[in-house]
Amino acid sequence: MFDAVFKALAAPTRRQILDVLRDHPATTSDLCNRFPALDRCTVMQHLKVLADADLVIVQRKGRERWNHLNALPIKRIHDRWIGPYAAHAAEVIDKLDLALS
Amino acid sequence: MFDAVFKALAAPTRRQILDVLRDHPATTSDLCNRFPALDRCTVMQHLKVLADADLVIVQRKGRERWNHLNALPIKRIHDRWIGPYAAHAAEVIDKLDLALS
DNA sequence: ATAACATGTTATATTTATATAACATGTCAA
DNA sequence: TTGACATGTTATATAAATATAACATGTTAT
Repeated sequence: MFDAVFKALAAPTRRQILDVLRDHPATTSDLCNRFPALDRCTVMQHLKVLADADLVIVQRKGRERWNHLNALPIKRIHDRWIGPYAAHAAEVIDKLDLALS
Repeated sequence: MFDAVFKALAAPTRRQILDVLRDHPATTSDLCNRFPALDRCTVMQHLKVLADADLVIVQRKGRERWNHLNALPIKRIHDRWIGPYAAHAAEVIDKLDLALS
């Protein structure tokens, strides 16, 4: 269910792309300028992975392709997946506190 | 910084292992019984990735190896990484509400 | 002591992800 | 309309993740 999103977030380059898009949408060549170490094809492949995970929404405008961040899948993981783990961490810390007192 | 954790969470099998460990610690053979489709070596490799990301803490007891969940790295991602994205999602929704009213 | 058990180690096959190269299409602006 | 630009497509090389196999060590219970 969250698999595509987790996989998309696994690569540091893709998280960096999301960081850039959080500030404002960007065209693909904007992104290529931001990541001069990467080939344009590499950037596009990463964008495809992000778009497949619905983390990036693409809007074509003339000859430009505007890439927009969609943070909802991340919020969804936050709401439905992380909760129980955060609770587990809190529980362990509580037990530790209790043991120390 | 969070890279090892994100990478560790990327594989569905590893997330399933964490789900099991959230209920209670388990020995490696417990886990192998829970995942009969996987070879024991595969389970151990996944545990190594999880342990390297500090998501699993290993405690040796005699001939058994007890694997404990450590949810703190997940809580850390929650606290320091997800926040800005959740804010972005909320902001977009607010703008949408405003546009509709 | 010894057989069954639980785990550890090393090597390797298979699959998947990452990064480029080469070429193609569509768009804008002078 | 034509040259520069932005993007798309297909193929391929390289690196990394995933899954097993074969063998080894240490531990427990009888």
